[in-house]
Amino acid sequence: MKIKQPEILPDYQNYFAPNSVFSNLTKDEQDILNFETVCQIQKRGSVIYHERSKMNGIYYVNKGIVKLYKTGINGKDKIIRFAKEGEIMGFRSVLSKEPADTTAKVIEDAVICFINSKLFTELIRKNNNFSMEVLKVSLKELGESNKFIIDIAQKTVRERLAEILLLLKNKFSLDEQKFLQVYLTREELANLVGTATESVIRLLSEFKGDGYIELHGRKIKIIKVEALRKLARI
Amino acid sequence: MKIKQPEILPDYQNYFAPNSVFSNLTKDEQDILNFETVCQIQKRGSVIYHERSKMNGIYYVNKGIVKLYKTGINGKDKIIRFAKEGEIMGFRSVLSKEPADTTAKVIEDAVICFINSKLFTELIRKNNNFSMEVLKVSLKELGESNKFIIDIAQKTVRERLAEILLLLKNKFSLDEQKFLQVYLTREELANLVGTATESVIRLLSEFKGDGYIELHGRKIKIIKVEALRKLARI
DNA sequence: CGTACCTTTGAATCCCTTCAAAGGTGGTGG
DNA sequence: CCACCACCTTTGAAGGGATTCAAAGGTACG
Repeated sequence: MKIKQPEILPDYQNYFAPNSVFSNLTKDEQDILNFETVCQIQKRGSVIYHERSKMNGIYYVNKGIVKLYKTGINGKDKIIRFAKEGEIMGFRSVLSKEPADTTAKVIEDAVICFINSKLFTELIRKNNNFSMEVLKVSLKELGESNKFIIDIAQKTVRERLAEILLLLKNKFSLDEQKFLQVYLTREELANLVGTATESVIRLLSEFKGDGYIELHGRKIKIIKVEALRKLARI
Repeated sequence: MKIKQPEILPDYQNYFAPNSVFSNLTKDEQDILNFETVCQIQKRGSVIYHERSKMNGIYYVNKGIVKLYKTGINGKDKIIRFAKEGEIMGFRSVLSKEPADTTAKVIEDAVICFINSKLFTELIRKNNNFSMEVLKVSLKELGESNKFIIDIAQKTVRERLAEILLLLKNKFSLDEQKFLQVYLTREELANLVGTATESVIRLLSEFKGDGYIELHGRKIKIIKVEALRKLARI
């Protein structure tokens, strides 16, 4: 495991979480993986790869949060998903040998690890358990994307925002004070819901008025989960 | 290969198209597959499986066209994709051991083949080339779903309808008279675009007025591809 | 401590949906 | 073979949710 500049990371035996797709590689494979993997600290705002760029490998999020988004017509972004600790990014492009279809940008200071295409595809080809794991990840994403399609096609912005708040709660949890453990700008929230920033602002303020949430800058406190669930029509 | 009632099919050596995911199974595996597979003729309107139902296997489209859709809030459907000759359906649910997340309904008289879960997962586990093929199919679908998410989030209904017409052209081709080789009701088109039936009708009529298409009942003639492409902002 | 970026609010506009009602089409059974 | 019924298509009109533009206030960070 090599650590690239600008910052040196402690020398771990294994950078990969026990619940990651890499967990059921053989001992030998894990050794090779750890040896070949290069990790790097990247701060908020740092871009890991750009939409339409050629991918030479996949990325593993050892720590932090990354947003994966597509840029649309007038430069407006749509966040497709988040990758947090333990998740991989870019495997779709690598395996289908296509350019990246999203941009990956750090939104919470992260440690990002790079695994080159050759090694990744070799592991997939040689280890059936591993390729099954990757298949499962892609099927999970597919299920989530399809779910979102019908939401955005049929629900109002209000319903979608309520649902997104609950999804964020599930993915990133609340702290003991019920604050959402991910801090997004209003614009990022809008890019997640698929609406205009102003709409998000108005609706958040409405939710707050109804006592469903509290707002402290970018920190959102989720107060009435059931009410939000009802509003989201889940 | 057993053929179930109500209709008997000719006794083929192999029901699976050369370009299907099954094409690079070993000879032995193909024999087992053909022996275990049960095919059945199903007419337009016939439902192959319902959303939320438990799946005991996957389905292969030997012939015909199937729509895969999710039903939303007020009973309104959203077509997620079509499956035509050579494509498989239901593998997401089988592999992730979850209920079906779409309903599969025949829209052009079809021959549908059933492959039980045990056999399918066994093939995946044993044959790495095969699991790689299935992985690729799921990655392709994932790419398409993500593409559609940004479209529906950012494009107008007019733009999306133009784009859908071009997608249908790519998937189902035009005949020598430039007629789209798939016949959808206005409602199905709306469920594909993600809009109201009336909106599709009004826009189709507008496209016709602009000389981009011709309408003969459900048959749509695509005249000005470039104009549609421009309209769709592709 | 200034500047760049983010957040908020107001107002106008519009694209799209919804409801309603009439006309058309196709397929099935007598 | 034709009639009937269910379903599909079309058009009009009204209403509303959401976007866009504009402008002011707030916040964070070098």
